Amino acid sequence: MCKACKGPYYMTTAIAYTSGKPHIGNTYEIVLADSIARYKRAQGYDVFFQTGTDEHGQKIEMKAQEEGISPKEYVDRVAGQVKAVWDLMNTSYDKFIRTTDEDHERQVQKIFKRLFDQGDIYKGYYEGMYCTPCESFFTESQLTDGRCPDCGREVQPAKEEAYFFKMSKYADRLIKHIEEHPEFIQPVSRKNEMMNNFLRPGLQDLCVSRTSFSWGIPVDFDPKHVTYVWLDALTNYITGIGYDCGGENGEQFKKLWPADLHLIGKDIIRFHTIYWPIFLMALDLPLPKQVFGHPWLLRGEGKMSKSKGNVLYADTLVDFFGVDAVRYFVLHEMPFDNDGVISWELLVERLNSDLANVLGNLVNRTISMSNKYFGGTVKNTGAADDVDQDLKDTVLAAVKKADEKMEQLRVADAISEIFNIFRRCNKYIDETMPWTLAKEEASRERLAAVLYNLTEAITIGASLLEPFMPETSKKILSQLNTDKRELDQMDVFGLYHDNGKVAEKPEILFARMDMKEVMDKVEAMLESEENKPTEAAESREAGSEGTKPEEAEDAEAKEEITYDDFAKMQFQVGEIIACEEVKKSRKLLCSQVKIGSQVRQIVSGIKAYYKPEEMVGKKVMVLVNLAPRKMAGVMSEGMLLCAEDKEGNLALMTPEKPMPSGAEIC
RNA sequence: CGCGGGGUGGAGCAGUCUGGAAGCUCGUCGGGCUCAUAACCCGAAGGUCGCAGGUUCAAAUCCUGCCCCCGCAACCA
Repeated sequence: MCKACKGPYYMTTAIAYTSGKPHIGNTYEIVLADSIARYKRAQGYDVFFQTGTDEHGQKIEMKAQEEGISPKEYVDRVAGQVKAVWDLMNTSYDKFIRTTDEDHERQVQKIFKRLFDQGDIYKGYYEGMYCTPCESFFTESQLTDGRCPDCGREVQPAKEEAYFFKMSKYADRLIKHIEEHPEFIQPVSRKNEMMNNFLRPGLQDLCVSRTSFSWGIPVDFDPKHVTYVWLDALTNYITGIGYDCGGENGEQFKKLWPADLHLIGKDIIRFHTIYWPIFLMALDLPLPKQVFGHPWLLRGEGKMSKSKGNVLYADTLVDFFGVDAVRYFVLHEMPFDNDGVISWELLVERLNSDLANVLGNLVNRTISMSNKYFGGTVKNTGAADDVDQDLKDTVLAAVKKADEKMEQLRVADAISEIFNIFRRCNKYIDETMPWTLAKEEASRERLAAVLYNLTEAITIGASLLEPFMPETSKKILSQLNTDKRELDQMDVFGLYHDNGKVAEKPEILFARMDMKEVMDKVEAMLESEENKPTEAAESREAGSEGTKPEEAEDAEAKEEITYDDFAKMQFQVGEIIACEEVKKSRKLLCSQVKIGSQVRQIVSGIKAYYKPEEMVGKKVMVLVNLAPRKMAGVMSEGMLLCAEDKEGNLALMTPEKPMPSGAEIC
């Protein structure tokens, strides 16, 4: 197909934050983007599809530190995982940018300098309530009961030197742009949200540098600052294609900018439709044509009790169902502007009913009949009947409808239109009853025509499927021994070559799966995962019995306190009378603790070290007068005290002689 | 008043912007067919469209109030 016919089409996904392996929700975005990219290519656009990773920030610095490796080592590993998942999903991105790429970093520094020089960025102070242990700033509204939302400790008003971007300067221009370009923000419902909540009330200046951590792109003229998040991340869309702040833009940039589509999650619409356009205005660059904030893929409430709280990963799902089935599921199950649901049950259901029954079985039975009745040869005898017309109409209409849906980025709907072809084909088989035609020599011509029509319809359907399920599309076409039909040839029914020969034996495209078997497998998998930390705890217990020499450890010294400080804390002996896992959490156990005459519910992060049943009956040391706090949705009224070593191993504190529940510890 | 999403036959959703006969897929029940992966085709049952008011000739759809779920955030107390 002529590459330049329709001109360039530049599209991007958000870059994935490298704080951990991407889950199925993140994976959805790249698959969605891929299906759009492939469709645009099929339409004849010269597509450039960019994705990548966002690799700076405090969180990554901390994670790396926890693991005792450098931030760069950490992000190298995670970026590799991200790329591996993207590749596993068979996505056809053209460029994978990393914000740690040298040329990106250099451009960000230049951009920062230029915006500072022209007065859009100024130095000021970031003011707020500061929690020293957490090293974090919070606004008044973020505090819980006037305390740090993270650790519950007191916060102090503080200020930190920081650079700010003057957002308000460009607000009017942006408002005008958004109003004049209704297609800019998709879905449209998001537009009002942006206008009413942020633009109209007046934009606050955006903090674009931090001094509280160092894993970031340094501000070259003030090196104790690093560039903060958005100026670093958003600019990937231009640096990735050869933007040069000094005016020496690459050919690719000249060809591709402005982008045709930024595909992002709905949570970051604000940054892409307000801050990003304003940065671009400041750089005197045109704005992207469209920003689409897709909804989220959420876990269903699913009855799989044990799995609740566990995240689904693409590679796990692919192991069970295969790449195209997972692609089909996420694309089909995700509506245009509402969140979609994913669960094992739904996956099995879709696989069985849509992929195995409707599509797979159709291909199978059609090829079987061609072999059975005509030795695999598909002849266009032209013996027409009235019922043929409806089949042809349905097929050709589906092509158009799918195209309209794709134009609106309604990918799920486009897929449904394509599947209508296959559904219609199944019906057509029942209407024409080839097995009856086969009994009479006189209806042989007609029988051939029926199979030809089916083969042709499936060829078109399979070709349309390529952007969404590339492997399946290829498999079907190869079994029909034909090439992919191009979009611009799909206004005609009947191009399948006369006397074409289909595969001798149809290959099963999607095998049906037994729901119960799948669920059993899932349970087994989850259990083995859950047992890992417990096993580790057991081996630790075993190992602690004298085999290893104990090493002494020093703890970091805290400031000296008075007796009064100490006396504020009330410790008592508590007896654990019941204990269970907190379902939604990875680390938490919820215990009922008898302290004297009362019973308290206390949540502790010790799931990896104690099983609920072994907790019961233990006498433990409890900090009783700690303010209650909700964790993972469960209220906790106190704290069980543990000793903790350098590796984070925990041991509950218990009285060394029998003591009654409620006994005070002092 | 943290932000956001949602409540439509048993399940998952569309329809709500631009009021005008309640639709799709799955499941259930009944029937058909046998080319095919126990699949495919036809038919049926099943809904006070969360609740209560209001506007209207007409409300799932617009307005007001309320109830309930969920996501984000938070998970070493």
